[in-house]
Amino acid sequence: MLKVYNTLTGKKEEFKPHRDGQVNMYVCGPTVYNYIHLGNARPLVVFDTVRRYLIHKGYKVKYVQNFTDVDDKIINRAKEEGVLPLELSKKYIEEYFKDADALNIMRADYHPLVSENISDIIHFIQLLIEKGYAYEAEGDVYFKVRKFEGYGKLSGRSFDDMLAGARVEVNEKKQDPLDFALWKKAKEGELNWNSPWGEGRPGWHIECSVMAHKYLGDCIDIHGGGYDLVFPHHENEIAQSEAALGKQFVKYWMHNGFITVNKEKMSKSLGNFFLVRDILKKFRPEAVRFYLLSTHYRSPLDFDDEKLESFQNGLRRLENAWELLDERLEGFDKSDSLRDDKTGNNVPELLTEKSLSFEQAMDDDFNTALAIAVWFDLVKEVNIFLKRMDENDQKAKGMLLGFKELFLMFNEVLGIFKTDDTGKLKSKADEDNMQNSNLINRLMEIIIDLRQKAREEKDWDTADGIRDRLKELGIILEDTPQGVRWKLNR
RNA sequence: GGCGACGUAGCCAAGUGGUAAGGCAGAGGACUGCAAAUCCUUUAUUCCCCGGUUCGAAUCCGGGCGUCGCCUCCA
Repeated sequence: MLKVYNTLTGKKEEFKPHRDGQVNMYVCGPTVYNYIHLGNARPLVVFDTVRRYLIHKGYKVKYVQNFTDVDDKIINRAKEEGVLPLELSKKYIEEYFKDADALNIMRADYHPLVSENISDIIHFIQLLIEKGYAYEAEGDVYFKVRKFEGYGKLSGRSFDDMLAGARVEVNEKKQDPLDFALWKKAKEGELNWNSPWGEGRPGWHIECSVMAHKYLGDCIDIHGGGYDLVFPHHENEIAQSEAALGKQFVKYWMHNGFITVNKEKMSKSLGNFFLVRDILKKFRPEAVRFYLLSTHYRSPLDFDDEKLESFQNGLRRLENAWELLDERLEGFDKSDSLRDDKTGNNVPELLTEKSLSFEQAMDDDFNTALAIAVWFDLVKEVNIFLKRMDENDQKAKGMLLGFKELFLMFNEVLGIFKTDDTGKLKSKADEDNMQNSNLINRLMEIIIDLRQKAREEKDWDTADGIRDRLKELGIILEDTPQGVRWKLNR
């Protein structure tokens, strides 16, 4: 049974979507005025993994992630660069996909833009005005917070609490300092659209309410985002949506914890952020994703190079086992049955057990840290099995296939490694250049042949020299009982 | 000031009443011509501190210390 921690109730709850077998998910996407940083990447990876697991559980998942392409920061940045705001956001949306693809994030079913949904937003605001939840004031439109009874239920605060913060914006036009903008009157020459209240643009919170309803209907099962969006963003979304439609907006609210640097929140205002693309210059994307999933999604995650490095090392252990499995399965006819082997292990039982443990971990509010531990347990079993198995035992090979299928299942959910159609790991070289890698393969055959001759003659200086020099080039040679293996040091 | 989270080995981290998972790093051994990979063994008598509840607590309660977050754009 899948349990999900719901910010709204502060508890883990049994997950039951509105409709059997179908899940509607909405995740707040980035404001596109810059490349994404690691803090932006965490919710992407976390909710992508949530989505993958729900699919694994057999749900049909409809997934929507917006881009905020109309916003003060975009307007200011565009002005600085001398481009149009929507040109700027278009560029960063393209760049966003490069980073997201590297991290193996599945595309959403819809990636709506604010700029393409203005008329729906205007209609929604009109509805709120008609219902008495919003009012126009000199070209702006505000939401009447005190009119909405449940205000504060997500973030757990009262009106007094909010005022006690005393950092509410001073604005003469508002009837109440807590009211927030649904529509902002455009400044001279600024990006704007026509509306019943004159030229202007939408406030930040309204876009998510409108687009969530537009693309997912009234039954939104999961709404996700960073913990810092709980208040005011998500609180305001609830107010707008429930005031307008008179029914529960979202069933499960999920929020990921922050990435920190030296234990402080990574944020643009503190200037302690690291762009995903800069991190990827030093580390493999698989390692970044692995690292982001190594801690439970609601806990803070502290970042520095040494930590990421240690995860990259750990990644190799998973990868080695995967490659060893592929190597031993080379040319194996998959039609052979999965039965007992000669090693005395009851492998099918082991596979069932690991598969169950993995699902139990993920069922418990997506405990990826535990799920990864199960994967490592499995790696150990694979290595032991590989060591003991008889090379000619076809049944044992069938067993390897069982291990491999579990690897593929774990990976499908966690999304760490990229694979080709046959389930083999996609190597960096393959991705970069297929033809070159073919040439390298043939050159390596020659080099290995020559080195083997030297080894036969016990010319260790030559043999080791070749190995050392290849290592300098980033190629690892291993002399194994099954022959010489080589791979790129990634 | 209000609200909330967290504190488990050198590092990362799971575990919310039954006697401390997993990974990285380190040590010893096996295998190897030497390595690499892998396997075996090993690394917290103890979970920030002090009290309490309990047959039993890292886990529950009270107090303290420390760190961080939200209350303002922020994933």
